[in-house]
Amino acid sequence: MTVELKPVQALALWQNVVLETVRREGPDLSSRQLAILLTVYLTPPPHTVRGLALSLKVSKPAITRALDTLGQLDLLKRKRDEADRRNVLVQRTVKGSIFLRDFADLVSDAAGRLDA
Amino acid sequence: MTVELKPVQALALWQNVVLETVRREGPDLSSRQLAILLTVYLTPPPHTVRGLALSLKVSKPAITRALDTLGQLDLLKRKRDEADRRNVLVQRTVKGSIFLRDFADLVSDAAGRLDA
DNA sequence: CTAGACTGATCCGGTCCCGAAACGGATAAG
DNA sequence: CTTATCCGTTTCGGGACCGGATCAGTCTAG
Repeated sequence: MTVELKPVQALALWQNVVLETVRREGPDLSSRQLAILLTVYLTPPPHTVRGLALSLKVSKPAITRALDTLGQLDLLKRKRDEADRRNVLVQRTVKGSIFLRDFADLVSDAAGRLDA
Repeated sequence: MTVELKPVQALALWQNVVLETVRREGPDLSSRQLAILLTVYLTPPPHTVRGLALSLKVSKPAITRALDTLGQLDLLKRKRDEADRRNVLVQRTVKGSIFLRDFADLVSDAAGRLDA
């Protein structure tokens, strides 16, 4: 079963969700930060700085900084790869899981209210 | 007919779209800028700085600056309200319409490819 | 053991955005 | 006319982020 979403509905959905996240208090993530967060949680590990930089087509410092802020928010954490200590593995956190679950519900609900 | 979108599908959809916009070249809009753009195009006019600030729950200077950059990108334009010259009316542009149409297609296509 | 390759982090100069406060122009009230 | 109010913009100091270059630490090939 495939999901049918017409362009005009897509815009309305996006508006509802973006408007809600802008109005909400708390950390508002940049597109890059959100892209990293979603990639780490939806794509099979391992996730490294270099890999993420390549995947998002942005520079390594950009990834490092995004991991700093996402780590500070406790949405993600870093861990040295003991097998190859040059690598840093990006891992999930409980808080990050909750954040994304809530966000998923927000989008899902907005989709349900689409044409009333 | 209502749109059914389960939370896990919502996340996948968001990842596809955000990842694509991050990878793409060109202007990457902040959430606020996108929220303004969508509001102006999807909500009946008139749209004023004060009204947008109230709607998004952000300060007026934030709206002014966002309009500066969106105007520079030609996605939106300002117009003095001749009836009350204190007001600034925010209006659509051709380029903005095209931008949102393309974006809507991007989301719509991503939704169609959800569970293949 | 050493030279080179590779990883993520840091430094650097610069750009963009933030909200509070102050500002000038336009309108409304006295 | 004068004062008060409303509107959007600008100013201000400060914070976040940008990519290129560089760095220290780690691994690997000769």
